[in-house]
Amino acid sequence: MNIELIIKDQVAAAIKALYEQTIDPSQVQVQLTRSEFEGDQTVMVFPFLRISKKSPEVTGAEIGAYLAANVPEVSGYNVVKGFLNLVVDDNYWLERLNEALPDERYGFVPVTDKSEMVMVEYSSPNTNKPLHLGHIRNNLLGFSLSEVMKANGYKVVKTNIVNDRGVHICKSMVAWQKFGNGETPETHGKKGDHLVGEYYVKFDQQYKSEIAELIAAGRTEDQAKEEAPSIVETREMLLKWEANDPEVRNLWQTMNGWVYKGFDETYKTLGVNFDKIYYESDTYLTGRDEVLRGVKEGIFQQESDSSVWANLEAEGLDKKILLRSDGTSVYITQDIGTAQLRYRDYPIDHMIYVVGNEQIYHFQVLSLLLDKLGYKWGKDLYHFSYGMVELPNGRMKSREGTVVDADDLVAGMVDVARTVSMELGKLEGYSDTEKEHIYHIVALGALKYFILKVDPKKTMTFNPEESIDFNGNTGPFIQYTYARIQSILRKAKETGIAIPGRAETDSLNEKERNLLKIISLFPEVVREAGKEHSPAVVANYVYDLVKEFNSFYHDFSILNEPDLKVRDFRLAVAETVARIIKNGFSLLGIQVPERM
RNA sequence: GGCCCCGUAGCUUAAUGGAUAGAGCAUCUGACUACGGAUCAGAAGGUUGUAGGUUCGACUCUUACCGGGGUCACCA
Repeated sequence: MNIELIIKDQVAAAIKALYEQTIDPSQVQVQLTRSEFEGDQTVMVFPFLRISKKSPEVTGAEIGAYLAANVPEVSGYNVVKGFLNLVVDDNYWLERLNEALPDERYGFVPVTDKSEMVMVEYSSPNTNKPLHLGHIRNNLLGFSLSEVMKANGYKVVKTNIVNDRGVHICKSMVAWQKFGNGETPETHGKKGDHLVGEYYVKFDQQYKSEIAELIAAGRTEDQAKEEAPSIVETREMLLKWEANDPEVRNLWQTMNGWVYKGFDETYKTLGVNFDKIYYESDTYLTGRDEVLRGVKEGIFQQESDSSVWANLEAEGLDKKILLRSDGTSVYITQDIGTAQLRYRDYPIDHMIYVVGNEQIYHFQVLSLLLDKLGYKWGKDLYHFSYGMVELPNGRMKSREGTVVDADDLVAGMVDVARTVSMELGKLEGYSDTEKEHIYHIVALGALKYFILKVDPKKTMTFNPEESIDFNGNTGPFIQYTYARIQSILRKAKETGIAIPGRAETDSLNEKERNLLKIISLFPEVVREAGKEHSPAVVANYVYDLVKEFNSFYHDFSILNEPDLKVRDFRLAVAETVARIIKNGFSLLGIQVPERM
């Protein structure tokens, strides 16, 4: 049993015995003792002063004496002001280590048939341009959150809704028709998503110059934006698309195909994946049907121009359009359709949308609309909203060319990993493919850790220079510690030293104690990450563990330790630390290298 | 303007209402024939945006203000 819970229960028992009052153990406040005081767990005595009617010091001493006498795990205590510091017996920490040692899945709750199912939607790209830094945060958070939920015993379905239809893709199509000369990814050796993105940019340039011309010819800006030939052409194409025009559909499929191939590559590089992909082109009609059903049932209102609206003023929000006057769908319509299809496909208990915080309002509305349409799960859909990624000089702007492309970024990080690694020359004797594999693991470790260690809610600054720093609180620093432990374990095996199945020791030095304390926290950290929906909790914990281990490693020898019992104990600790690094990093979607 | 989010060391950031606000980078000082130095030990750096309130105790809760961002489309 967890020491915190033991203490809470026993403090409640102490208060019952000493002051004849019953309190709920959950009201007892326990925290880790600060390192400058003696002890492991600290109980706040202030809340009990009303019960004891004595000073903080006396109350703390009385409770402390009771615990020391009655609780085997508590071997001593001291009181500083209103803080009761408890010394936890070494055997307790040793037992926690021995639970972790043989358990490959230490810290994880197993998934069973009875587990609840959670669907996580993330990524959700548009098919008119390649993925950039902002998408990277989305993908990494979505994947990591999925792993965290799995580790908390949920069945997880990772899903992606691809926004594959609409004006944006038509713009790229128009530009390609006009300027493309039949260019394909194959003919020019380009990644499909990048190629389509180039035509999206070309469209924008063309459109802008047309607007400028029209304004020069005497039109107002609004008129020019409406009448520019490119945009007229785009609208026509969208209509043809909706009317299933074979030629347009064909081009659409071809160009989207290019993009998907490019995306698949990027996803593979990032190490993210999906169990089920939905396409907006398949779901928007379902959404429209649902909205029309809502009209029939009087939930939504149709105006005289035949546009459909939801009135959410009673809920404190505004009116929201659901279908345009020409009967076509808007953004939120397809989300309704997608939700319906998903719940038809899977027995979902919880739905999590990983979408940027600029869409908080959108998901409030979606939740209400689904609820009004009679879906019992509408109310408790969870919008995992995360902050934007900014660059040191501000927000990314495609117009100013300050967008950081996902593929370029990863390639750049791999280059740095390669350079650093070659300078250190630790990978001699490895084949080039093996080396490249390790560079890739390290580069992605750096990128992922840099992004995931930050609280998802916060707007984060991405400094490309700092992100490729491999020292300090970084992914590679942690990976390095893992590789070093593996090196020790390898050496142990080579010299015929067996890794013990059970850790034994007569006494713990301070750093060993600290390590065991941190090790015992891991399962709790995983729970908290699940509850808070925050991979950052795991990242910061693993860093703490690694820091403590490195300090220990520097001060004490393991294989060279003359006392064999102590040596074996430390091997067990090292093995467990490596396991936690590996398990913790797996929750972040980060791999650990055996050497680097 | 209404509503929402964020302001912590020069920079990037951490802290279930608890003790002297914890790290990393950068800066400075030490430790290398090293169980892997991509390391470790240490120094310096803070009025937690400002002013009140609640509390034994506030970075945390609350009010007002200041600064930054988002959102209120027949865009997605």
